[in-house]
Amino acid sequence: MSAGKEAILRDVAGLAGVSIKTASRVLNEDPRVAPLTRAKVLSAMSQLEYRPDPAARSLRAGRDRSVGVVVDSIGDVFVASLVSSIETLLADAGYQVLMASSHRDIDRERAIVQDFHQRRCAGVIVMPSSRDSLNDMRLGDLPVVFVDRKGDRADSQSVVVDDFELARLATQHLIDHGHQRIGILSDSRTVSTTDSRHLGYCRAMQDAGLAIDPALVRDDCPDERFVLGAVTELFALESPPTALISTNTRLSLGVVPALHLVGRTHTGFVAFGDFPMAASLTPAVTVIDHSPRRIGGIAAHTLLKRINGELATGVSEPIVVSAGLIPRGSGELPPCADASTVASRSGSGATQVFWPIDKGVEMTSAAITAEGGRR
Amino acid sequence: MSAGKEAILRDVAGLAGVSIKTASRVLNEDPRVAPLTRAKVLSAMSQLEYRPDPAARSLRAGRDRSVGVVVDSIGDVFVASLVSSIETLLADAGYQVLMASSHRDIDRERAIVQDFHQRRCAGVIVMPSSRDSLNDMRLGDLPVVFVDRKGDRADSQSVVVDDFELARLATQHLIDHGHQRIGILSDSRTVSTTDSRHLGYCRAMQDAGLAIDPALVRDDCPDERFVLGAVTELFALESPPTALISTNTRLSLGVVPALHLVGRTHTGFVAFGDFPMAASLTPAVTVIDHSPRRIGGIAAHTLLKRINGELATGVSEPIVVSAGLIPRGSGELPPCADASTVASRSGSGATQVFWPIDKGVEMTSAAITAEGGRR
DNA sequence: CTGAAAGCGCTTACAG
DNA sequence: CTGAAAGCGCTTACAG
Repeated sequence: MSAGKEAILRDVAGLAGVSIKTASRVLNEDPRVAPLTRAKVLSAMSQLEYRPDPAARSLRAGRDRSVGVVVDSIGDVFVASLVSSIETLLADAGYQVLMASSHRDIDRERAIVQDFHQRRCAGVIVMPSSRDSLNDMRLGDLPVVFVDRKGDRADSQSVVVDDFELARLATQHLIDHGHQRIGILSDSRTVSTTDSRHLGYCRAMQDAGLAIDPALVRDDCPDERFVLGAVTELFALESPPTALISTNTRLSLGVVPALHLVGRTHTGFVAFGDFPMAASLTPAVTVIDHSPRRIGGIAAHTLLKRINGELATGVSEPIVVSAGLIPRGSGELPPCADASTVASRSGSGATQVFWPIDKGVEMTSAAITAEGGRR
Repeated sequence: MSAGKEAILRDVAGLAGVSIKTASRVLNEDPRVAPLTRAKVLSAMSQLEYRPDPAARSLRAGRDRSVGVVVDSIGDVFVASLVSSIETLLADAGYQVLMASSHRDIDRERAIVQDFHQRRCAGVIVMPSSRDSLNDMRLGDLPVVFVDRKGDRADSQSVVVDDFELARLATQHLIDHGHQRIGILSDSRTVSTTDSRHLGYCRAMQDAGLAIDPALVRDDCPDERFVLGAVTELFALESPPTALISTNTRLSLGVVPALHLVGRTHTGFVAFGDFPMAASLTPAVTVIDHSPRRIGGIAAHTLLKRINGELATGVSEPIVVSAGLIPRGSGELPPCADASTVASRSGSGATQVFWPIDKGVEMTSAAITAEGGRR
């Protein structure tokens, strides 16, 4: 019995001298078991190195101690950090994590979620490719938490940052430092998050009485490979931008090399999303700290509460995670239209001021509300 | 039947007018089914939107279409990229990915692998915390592929880079540029990969007739938070290093800010592992391109072959993935003991030469053998 | 080429 | 507090 094969519950029950059902009760921490009986069963379990079979439990019980996570791409630094904090919390709670990348393909996203449902995941955390991507799917009572982007699905919960407000803040920051011609680089505005960031940008410009030049609005950069072309074109304009905003980390990772390549490191720049080395570049990069660890942690926490039925189902407002701007240098550069001043402006790394991440200007949650200032 | 509930195989069989077993045969692509019968079953399946139950299949068949992946931490940029390529390949092959971080805790690592085995994963890919971490585990015939670090487990396969040779290359590169006092920063040498890199460093130093100063060898940096202290101490030495090597990406992400902070950006530096922005820093960072995407892809490919029985089991030499040095600036700086020359040395970002990743000096696989030059 | 039976290892009602 | 029966949805031998 204990020789080569894995022990099953029947073996445990046999050794403990109880019925299989009683052994099952101990396994499931059912309180209606006599202390002595429980002790005998537990002893048998450890003696046989018994491990329950997840497939059998899941088949019979109709639920599995696993959670499915769907993201754009796990290779993205922002996403990796997000998933890391989700995994830490869920693992601590005893859940196994199933991970899949949708590559922002809605059919793939839906197929993945369907599979997670089929696998009886206790819940799913989804970075949706669009806010209605899962709306019409029949998933029973599967708890769904959307992360980083809002999802509309009934009975779901979204955990986001205030994209509108943060984009407004980033734009305002550049305006405060004297910029008037501010370019923005993003992926498609069909992504709700991206659209909100554009709206925040527009609001700040309008509030400052600045015209929005369509030539400076580039929402045609699906990923970093498109950035160099866009940046080059921007600086080829008769009246080029003196500052740029990038609306996600991937694009930021394209903007920095592009500015270096075209010799425009004196351009004002605020990046959405912090990234490794941002503080060590020349100039150091001012970012909106989008805190993936915090967003992921809150999403995991929220899902666990849903799974445990501790959260009222029904309509729920998005949870808005606080975030803020970390000034590091690039966002505080004054306007400078003349590229000839490059060498003198971009100082050596050694003299650059270093801003630890923790010193970021934190916005309080109170300062940003769910739909803050959007209407 | 098709109203609210999910269809099961019995429903499909009923609608098609065949036995449940025949429906099962169609599902499993058993060729011994008459074409007409198969067509009827397939039609019923799509009509009912039938989806097989993974738990039931797994329970009865004894295997699941999933693969477990265990890594140090999914939040690490190197790891994220590695996992991303693994996931892409496995998803294309129809496998679901279970992902867990061991945080280099051997007990956690073993518990995770045990759970994957219990879940009947078709195979596991493991970044082992030590080469013998899984040696004594009874995992039946579970295919195991180790990635990035060698594992000793019988019947397993390791996919690695030639750490010894690459570290020798990095050190030699600095020596070629005139450095004699070369510091090395790493995590613990109990990690086999780390130890091999130290050995490669020593070999290059010895081959060049240079003394190895124990004060310049810092294997006490578990992660990036320890780097600033170590770097500060190194430069406080009476005879400080003129160049540094960091043995992994996490540490590199600490070294760059540290060098900037202490005003030593003129220090020669070669980083193990490429990272975002390496090319845009001042100076741009010379790296050993450790290609996580390629390593992950080969690991996934190898595992799939094992799963499909296309690979002879038994003793197998590690697969050594080619990698090379990408010169970008920091590794080509001449020795410079005097910090006062900093400002003139570290040029502006605008004049920095930019080396696209693809232009890296690729070493051919032939040039690096499994245990290349180690004996 | 097709089917009736048994069972994978558990948990769910239902009794006592 | 404990147990005997049934069954979750499939696939595995075993027949025909």
